[in-house]
Amino acid sequence: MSWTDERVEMLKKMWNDGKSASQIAKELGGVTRNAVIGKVHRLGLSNRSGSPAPAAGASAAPSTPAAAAAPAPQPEPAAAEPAAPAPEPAAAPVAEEAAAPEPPVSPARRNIIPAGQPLPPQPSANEISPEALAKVNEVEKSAKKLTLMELTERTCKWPVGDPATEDFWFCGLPVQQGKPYCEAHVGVAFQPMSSRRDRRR
DNA sequence: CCCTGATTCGC
DNA sequence: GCGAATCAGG
Repeated sequence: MSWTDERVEMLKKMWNDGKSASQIAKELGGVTRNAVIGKVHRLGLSNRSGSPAPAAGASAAPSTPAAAAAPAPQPEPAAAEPAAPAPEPAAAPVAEEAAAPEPPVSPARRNIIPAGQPLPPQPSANEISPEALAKVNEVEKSAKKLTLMELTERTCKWPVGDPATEDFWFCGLPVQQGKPYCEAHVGVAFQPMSSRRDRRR
């Protein structure tokens, strides 16, 4: 397959849409993610230009310039040194904790997370088939316990625990084809409407 | 191990 | 121009 105008347009669209190279490759078909990345670079749109302005202190670290080609005579006297004061807009909710002897829940965290009304579906209170629940309880013991960042298309995204505490993680077991959850959690996530009918408010 | 994008370089 | 191989990282 070759990069027809049509395909290039799709590529541009999806790339600026935030799709990953592998996703794009999959949807375009006939190309690998390497091909997509290569094309993206050749097109000069490696920088996903658009609206979302990435945070300053993000992952812009070169780290691999290796080449001794110390370039750029610096035509632009301005905006050259990224070494800003780095005021760190909003401190990351998760970071340090080493010096915390025994406080169960950091007070800071309490402020950051405004108590969730919209807590994700918990297997706790509901009318789910007992067997399915048992299954889930079993599975949760062998869960991968992934963080949000570690989730992929193939990891079960079932949340466990309270997001406001340290005791929160995602199942992370292999998902059931197509579904966002593993087999066990699919069982409690997708119930037939029959079993959830009379929940008279 | 799964994934991400970046770069190199023979074709 | 193309993209596999490789790299660097999460």
